[in-house]
Amino acid sequence: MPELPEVETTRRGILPHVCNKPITTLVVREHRLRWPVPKGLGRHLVGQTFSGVRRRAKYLLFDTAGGSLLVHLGMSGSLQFLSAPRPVQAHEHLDIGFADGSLLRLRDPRRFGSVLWAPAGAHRLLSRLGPEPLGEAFHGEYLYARSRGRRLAVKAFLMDQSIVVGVGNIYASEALFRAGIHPRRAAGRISRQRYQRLALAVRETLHAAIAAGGTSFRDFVDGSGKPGYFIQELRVYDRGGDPCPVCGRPLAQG
DNA sequence: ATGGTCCCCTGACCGC
DNA sequence: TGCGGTCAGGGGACCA
Repeated sequence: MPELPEVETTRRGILPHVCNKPITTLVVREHRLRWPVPKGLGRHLVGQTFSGVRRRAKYLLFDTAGGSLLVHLGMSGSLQFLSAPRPVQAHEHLDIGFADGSLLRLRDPRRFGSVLWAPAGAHRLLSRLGPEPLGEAFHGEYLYARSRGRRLAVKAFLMDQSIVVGVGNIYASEALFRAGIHPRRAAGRISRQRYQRLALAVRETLHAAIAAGGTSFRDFVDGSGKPGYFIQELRVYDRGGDPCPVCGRPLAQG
C-alpha cells in the first residue's frame, strides 16, 4: 500500500519522462475508481504539457498551465511509464499518451485510488491535510501540542492525515517501534520527550524507506516497474507472532 | 470536536 | 483441485 515513500519513489521515477512533452491522448478504460474519473478530464489535459510533478501527502500533482492532475494510488495503485505502448493488462485503467508515443499508465486492482482534476492546483481533498513529515512544521513539540486531550491510540493519531500526512500502517508501526512507544497507548498520555523521539523516528524511517525505493509489500513497483527494497528493513510491520527484534518476545498483532 | 463504524474493491488466505 | 467465506486496508462519509 503506497505511503509517502512509495509515492515519492513513483514521483522520482516518472518525473524525468513526463514533463514538457505534449499530451496527445487520455484513455480511461475504467471510470469507477474511489471517485469517478471526471468526464471532462481529457479537455484539461490533451494539448497541454506537464510542467512538473509534485507530491503533497500521498497525492501526486501533475501540473499544467490550467491546473493539476491529482492522482492518489490508494491501496494498490501504481503508475508506470512506458516508452512505447504495450498490450493492456488487467486493472490498467487509464493511459496518458504523449506526442513521442510514450505513455503513463495507471494500474489499480482494488480501485481505491483516484484520478481527479484540481483547478489551479487546489482541491477540497488537499485542504484539510496536516504538515509534511519531512518538512519543518513537523516536530515533537507539534505532535505533543496536537495530542493533548486526545484519547485515541497513538498509532491512529499518527495515521490521521490532518495531524501529519503520508504515514500509513507500515510506517506508523515502524516509527513507533523505533521510538519505543506502544501503538495502542492513548495519544494524549505520551510525554513531550517521547514525541520528540517519535518525530525523529518518523523522519528517519521515511528517509530510509525513500532511499531504499519504498516498500514492495504485495505488488508495489516504481515508475519503471522495479520493486522497492525497504521490506527487508521492516522490523515489526506484518510480523505478529515473530520474535521482537529487541527483547525476543513474540510481537502482538497490529 | 472526537472517535468509532461502514464502505468502496480485489486478491490472498483458509477450511472443507 | 475447487469453492465459498472472510478479511485487509486508505480514507472519506456518516453518526452518536
